[in-house]
Amino acid sequence: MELSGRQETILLAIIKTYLDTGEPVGSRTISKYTDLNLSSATIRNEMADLEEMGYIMQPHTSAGRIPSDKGYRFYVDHLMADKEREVDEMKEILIEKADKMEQVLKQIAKSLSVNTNYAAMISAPRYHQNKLKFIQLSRMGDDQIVAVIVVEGNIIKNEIIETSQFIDDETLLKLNILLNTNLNGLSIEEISLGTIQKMKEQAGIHSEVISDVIDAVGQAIKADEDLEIYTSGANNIFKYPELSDNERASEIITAFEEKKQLSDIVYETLQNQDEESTGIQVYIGEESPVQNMKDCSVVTATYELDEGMKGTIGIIGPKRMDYDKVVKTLKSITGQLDVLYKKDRNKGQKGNRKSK
Amino acid sequence: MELSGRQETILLAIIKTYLDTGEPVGSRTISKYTDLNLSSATIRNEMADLEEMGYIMQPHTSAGRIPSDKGYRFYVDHLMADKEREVDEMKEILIEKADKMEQVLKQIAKSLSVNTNYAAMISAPRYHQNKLKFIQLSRMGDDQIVAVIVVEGNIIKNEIIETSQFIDDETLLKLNILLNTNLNGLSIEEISLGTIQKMKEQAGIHSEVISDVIDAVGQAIKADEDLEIYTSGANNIFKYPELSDNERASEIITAFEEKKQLSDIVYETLQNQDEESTGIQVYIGEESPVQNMKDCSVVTATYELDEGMKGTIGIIGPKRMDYDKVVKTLKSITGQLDVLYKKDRNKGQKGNRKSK
DNA sequence: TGTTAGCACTCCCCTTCATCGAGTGCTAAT
DNA sequence: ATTAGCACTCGATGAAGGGGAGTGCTAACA
Repeated sequence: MELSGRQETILLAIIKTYLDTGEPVGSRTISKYTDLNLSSATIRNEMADLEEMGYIMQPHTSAGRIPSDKGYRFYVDHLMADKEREVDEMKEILIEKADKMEQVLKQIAKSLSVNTNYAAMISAPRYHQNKLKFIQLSRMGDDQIVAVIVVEGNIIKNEIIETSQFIDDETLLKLNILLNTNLNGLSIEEISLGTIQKMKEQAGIHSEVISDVIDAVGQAIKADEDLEIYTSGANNIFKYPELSDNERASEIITAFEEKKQLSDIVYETLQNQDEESTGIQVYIGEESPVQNMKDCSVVTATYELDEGMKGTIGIIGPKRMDYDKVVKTLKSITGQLDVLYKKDRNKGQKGNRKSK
Repeated sequence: MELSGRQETILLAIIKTYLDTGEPVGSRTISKYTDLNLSSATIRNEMADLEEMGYIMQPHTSAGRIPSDKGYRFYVDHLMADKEREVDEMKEILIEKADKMEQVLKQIAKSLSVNTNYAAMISAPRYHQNKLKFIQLSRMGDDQIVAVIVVEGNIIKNEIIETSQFIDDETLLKLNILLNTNLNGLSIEEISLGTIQKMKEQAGIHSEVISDVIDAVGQAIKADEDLEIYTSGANNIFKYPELSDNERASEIITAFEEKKQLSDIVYETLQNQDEESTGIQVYIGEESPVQNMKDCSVVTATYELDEGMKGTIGIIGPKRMDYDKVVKTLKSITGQLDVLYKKDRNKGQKGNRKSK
């Protein structure tokens, strides 16, 4: 069942008004608001139809209408087709040199939440598909070895390995060469148990110790970095009465504190992303990947730093979120991120990242 | 003005009851509750006195009494003198081997919040007063050097240094020796600009590059690790009506999200700690180090891993917090941490920490 | 002199009730 | 197809009133 042009206009008018006020919208309001000069009665008739079709609903009889999830969905899809305009308010914030990735991400989250008045999250880029760039074992004391592993994108992992017996310098040097020749240039996924096994054989079955060390290195490489997620503006939810009753607020805050649920969003987003072209996804109410946010809308954008590192930005707010603004803001920010990152890369990255 | 024994008993009874119920306590309740068999009228008289002295107050005429900050303070001070009993419920959780410090801390925060039903925070130990254990520069490509710095307690910092020109292996080796002989065993505070300058001179004024590298290392060492703070159970505040109205909740949540304020608490705590013997501090209402928590109480404990690394644990809840339980829980946990850490150390630390 | 019973009083909270107004659905006229 | 009009619904608002918990004070009692 298609919407007529007029129904569309009315629906849009209802949603926009509701986004502003957060209160049910009546027919009279619309009849005054819209360009098509119609009486409230006519609007009422159309509204009845729209309700029947599931785009809007009444909180109770004889109240105005509010958009249903389906209504928002229509609005968003409709909006997405729109040409995008520029939003460059936050350029300065990003360009302000922040030489540590962590700082940049925190700043982005912060500026997003401040700008939009919604809660914001951003995940640090995942680098699993990245290549090993450098491995080094160094002895630190008699029975400890420090392993340093650098991945493309200059992300560093560390591991302190306890050795059951002393390993002399020469052996260590050999090990270093062995590790680098075998592993350099491989992506983390490409390194299998077989690779590890092969190295052990090449090392000769000198001793338990060597084998242990190689295993430890392998583990350190594989060690699943848990997704770093930065958030900001969770308190913004208190600006929206429909989210700030005790129960709901508690749920949302919990989600923000135990990053677990947020990372679910990230995974979900990255998964869906391949099928989408735009890079922006909107989850409305029940569509949300996580249960705790079923009364919210979540808008996500994927950003990609050009070494194949992908991360996700998310905005969480009430269903009556200003989708238009949020989408534009996200588009702008991912753009900025691209620029920033490229500049950074050419200039050489002074900063470094969290290692594991 | 001293409290009579009976007044004390009554005050304690009022506070305890209020902790339970969260509602103003009337004279009749107390007259039934307490051992000293007194009529409500007598209690009323005493209550009037207690109110005059500022230990309790009435939300409004003809309501029961609630403790004032001063009242809580009395309760807490009184309590502190108490002998401590054991609380060992959370032993298991801690003993569950979690070999990464970060994991342990998160777990502690979690178990604290679950156990107490308040919000919990824990700061990772600061290691400023710790000694450098190991420094290593390695070349990674033509114009990049990786600096690895290990501090006692096996905390690792990394820095990638961009060099304006190639540094050959021999020079690098010399630099490594130079750095280690000069800096090893020094604590971070002890390393001054003078130390750096001295090294530069020893290196000979070979070139800009060397000097740059030394500077970069110096910076990396000094780089102020911002206090890592883990939190859990912020949502618990919603269990207490007096904290969960919009404004208050928003303030508290903000404090929890922007760790800034929490780290203020940590600093304040560590500062005050020297003067205290018990290691446990209680901030009631307005006493709180941070403004956002003026309606809460904050109980902190300092834990010390035996290399001089200190961290802070904090419980944040309503003023009618179960101080008794919280204090005991904190005492127990710091004890556990001690045990855990010592065991960990002897066994060798498998895990490693965030590097910078 | 300390304790207690009794009583009038205060003030919050809850329920009830009536009113108001925004908004609806329906019908009949245009 | 549109609109004016009207009866109706239902939440929100506020006033009124009863109930109850608790107080302060006074007078009696041990």
